[in-house]
This record gives sequence, structure tokens and C-alpha cells, in this order.
Amino acid sequence: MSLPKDIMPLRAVPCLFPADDADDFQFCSTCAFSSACRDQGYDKAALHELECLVEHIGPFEAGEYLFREGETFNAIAAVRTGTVKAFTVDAAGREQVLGFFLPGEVIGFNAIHDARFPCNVVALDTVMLCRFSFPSISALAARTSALQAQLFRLLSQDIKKAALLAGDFSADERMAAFLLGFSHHYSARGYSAHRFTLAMSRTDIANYLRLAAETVSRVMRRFQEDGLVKVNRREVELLDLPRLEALAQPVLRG
Amino acid sequence: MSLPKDIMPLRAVPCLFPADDADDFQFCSTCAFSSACRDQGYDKAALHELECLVEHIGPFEAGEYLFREGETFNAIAAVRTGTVKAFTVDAAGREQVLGFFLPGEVIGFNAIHDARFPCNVVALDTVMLCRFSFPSISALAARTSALQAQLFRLLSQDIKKAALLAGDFSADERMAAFLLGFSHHYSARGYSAHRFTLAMSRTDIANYLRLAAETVSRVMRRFQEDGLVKVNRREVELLDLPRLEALAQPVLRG
DNA sequence: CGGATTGTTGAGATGCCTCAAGTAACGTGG
DNA sequence: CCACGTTACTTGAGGCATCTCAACAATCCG
Repeated sequence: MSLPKDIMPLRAVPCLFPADDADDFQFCSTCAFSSACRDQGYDKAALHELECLVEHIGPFEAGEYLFREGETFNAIAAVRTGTVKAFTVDAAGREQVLGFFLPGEVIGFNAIHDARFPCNVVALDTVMLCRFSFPSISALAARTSALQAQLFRLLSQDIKKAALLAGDFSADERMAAFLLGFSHHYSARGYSAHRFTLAMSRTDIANYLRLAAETVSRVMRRFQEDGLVKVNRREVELLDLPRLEALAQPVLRG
Repeated sequence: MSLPKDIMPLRAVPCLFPADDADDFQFCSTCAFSSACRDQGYDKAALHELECLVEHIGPFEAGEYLFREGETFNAIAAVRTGTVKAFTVDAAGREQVLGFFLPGEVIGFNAIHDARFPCNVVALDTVMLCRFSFPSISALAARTSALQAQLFRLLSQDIKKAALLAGDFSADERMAAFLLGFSHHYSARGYSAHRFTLAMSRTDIANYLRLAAETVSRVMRRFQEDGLVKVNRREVELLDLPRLEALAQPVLRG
């Protein structure tokens, strides 16, 4: 998974919105736009434009709102570091967690439709974002077919993700799929597929999986008793990936 | 909701893939691309290109497959007439209904991501489609910002739709939202908001709502006893829209 | 150290599912 | 047009997965 050296010099080109820290390269290698950046070496002008377009914002501290429900939509944002939670609050004041975003994932695709955010988005720990003005990135996409295609793919991916959660699955299946989601995300980005730290509370997990918090606790304990995982607070170690995959199989398509 | 007369003459312009029947105009007024067509009178060249792009296919009879899971994706399709069901089949052979598509809705957005259909798509009654080659419509979208924006909006809308179903709601809430979905769809297109015919079986409804078929029956009966609806086979009449809206409110965002 | 938050565990309640039987519509062939 | 089988739908009784309620333990934080 080594990156072609020849894209490095681009960092040195003058930019309207110059990147403001040193680990952008590292970041870009895990970002959702990376394939549009890296794979399309033939269109360096467009890649440069994308770099000029990005605004690095943050840091946000845990609990800070990145976006609020109802807010006007004018930019998407990729998570650079940290973890983010999207949720709505219903008439009775109860939270409904829509999803979590890890580094490299893009926030805001569900806001395009009516140009307003349909949910709140809050930092769960210290979060840095890359912000892309949506009109600007759309205009760039019109000139760069690889970028347009990548945007369509990412939007399409979100449809599939949302549909996954909608299936009717048991608590065990949901939990296994949830844990494996992190494993897959991290291992695809060069981190451990076995060990990771959850940034969110049991309550948030339960809410996201449409379970009671108590059920999440019980399933976690049973998984541990069965030797599937080892859990300590929010530290998770996956001990038996094959069995977890088998459990999650109905969720992750059959 | 009257349409500008001045777009009519476009039907007379020679076309590579000439439209093959007389009610295209009627159709286009209910189609998901209609706003990209109608609202953007300033870009008639692009509108013309979109017309040339479309292939009218069908009719398909009830039970015929329009797409099959795993099939290579190369086109999206708008429903012109009829009703369509999308579903997967899990390892144990059980169906999982992902959604229904009514006239004007677009099929295939969830297939972009990995260029293959993640689900089967089957006609529930006699169905006619408008097919748009995805590479072609993408290329056109790159030249026509209104079309690009419309595609982004439609994709984004599908994300929101999928997330709706994913919430944890009671059988009553789901059923009310399901029925109101038809009401809203039809009334937005100039048909009755109160009376319509369901094209799908109770089993399909139940499967889609993640309920047992028996539960759907029972909820329907109770709704009828409470004077909310009048149901006869697949004929539905909504008698008390306000109370149904109130019931469905948690589902249709709070 | 004390209060607040977060997570765990048990006991009982419940909404929905499963199973099983029965009824109604539909199509088919006689 | 009617008997028949088939499919779709309805209804009831009982079971189970998950929720709710309540108490408690652990951790965090000032």
C-alpha cells in the first residue's frame, strides 16, 4: 500500500488555501477522496485544484457541534482525525443516532437533498475536518470525471450503508457487524484489525443499533464469555474474526 | 402545476433514440428528472440531449426481473408506469425487501458504488421504464450543472429514505408512515391523496417494514376499526390523514 | 473525597413473532 | 359456469427476544 512518490511535490505548489499542517499526506492516504487523488495520476491539475479547495478546520473538542439540524448545507467535510456522531432529536427529546464517522469518511451527503442538515453532528473526541465547499467541489467534479465518479460512488455507498442498518437482525448479528465495521475500516487503512478503542458510549452504540443499552452490555458480556472478543471499558480486542464474520454475515449481505 | 407550453416543441426535434410513444410528456411531468428538465428552461440543448439519451424499455409483466443481484451496473432507470420491488435473498433463501418504486422514481443508485446491483428488482404489475446509460448521463451531467445537481439530490434523497426505515419504530408508526408515503407520492403528482391501490402483497409490505405478515394484517384491521383507513383487499382509502400523520410523525422526522 | 456519569446485572413486562388453523379471492380446467 | 386447487389474507393462542425498571458497581473529575 505504498504511495507513489511523484505526487509528493504537489504539496509544494502554491495554493489559494494552503494546507496548514505537516501530516496532510498521511491524512490523504486514508481519506475518502484519496482514490480520486491517487489513482488518477493523469489529472494532476485537478488534483491540485482539489488541494486548493480544501479548508482544514478544527480542532473540535468532545461534545462540540460540527453541524446542527436545520443548518444550511454548503459544504461536505471529511474526518481527518477523531470520531463523529450524527443524530436527530425527536419531538419527545429522544436521540436517534444515525451513524458514526471515522477518519477518512465524509459527512454531509444526506444534507444535499434539501440543502439543510437533517441531523446534528457532534465530535466524540478531538476532531479535525477537511471542509470542501459543495458548490466548488461540484464545479470541480464537472471538469474532472474521476472526481465526479468518486462523489457518485461515495453517495451510493451511503445508501447501501443506511440500508444495512435497516434490515431486521438480531442483537447478536447487529453487534458483530458493528464491531467488524471498525475492524474493516481500520485494517483497510493500515491499522490493526483486531484492536481498537471505541469513542462512543454504550448508550450511543445501543441507540445506533436500535437496542437497549442493557442489551448491548449483555451481548458484549456473552461475546466475551464465548471467547469472541475481549472488552475493557472502551478497549476492544477481536479474538475470533471468523466467528464474528459468520455471525455478522446476514447483516453484511448474504 | 401547469407546465410551460414552450418546452413542448422539443418533442419534435430529431433524436438519436427517438421517444417511442405519445405520452412522454405526461410521463416527464411526474419523473424524477422533471425538475432538471422543466425548471432549467435556460439550457434547452442539455434538455434535448437528455431526451436523446433515454431509452424506453418494457413493458415488463408482473414477476419479471428488471435487474438481478450481482448483475453489472451500467444504467439507471426511472419508472414510467407500474410498481417495482427491490429485494435481496439471504443465505437461507429468505427475501429482504429493500423498497418499492412508484412512477417517477429512479432505480439503481445503490448499484453505483461497486458497479453491480446489490439487489434484485422485479415488476409487481405491468412496468415501463426509462433507461439512462450511466456513463452517458454522467457525461451529460458534467456539462449541465442542473442535471449534476439533480443527480446529487436524488442520491442524497435515497440516503435519507434508507435511514428512515432504519429507525426503531413501532408497527403502528411504520404502517402509518408507509401508507402516507403513497399518499404524498401520489398527491405530489396530481393524483388522489386519499385513495390508491397497493401493488404489493401483505407479505411484501410486512417484509419491507420488518414486521410479520400477521402483524400487518392486525394493524390494518385496528386502523380500520379506529376509523383511520378503509381497506378492501389492496384498495386503500385514508380516512383521517391528520391522525395518520400524527402517528407517523416519529418516522417522518420530528 | 463526593457527586456525576457510565456501565453492569437481575427480574419482570411486553410487543411482536411463530405456529396453526381457517377464510376469502383467484385462476384453471372440466 | 362451477368444482377445485392455489395463493393471499385473516385470526387466535402461546412463546421469545428485547425492553423497562431498578439497583448496584466502576470510573471519572473536580
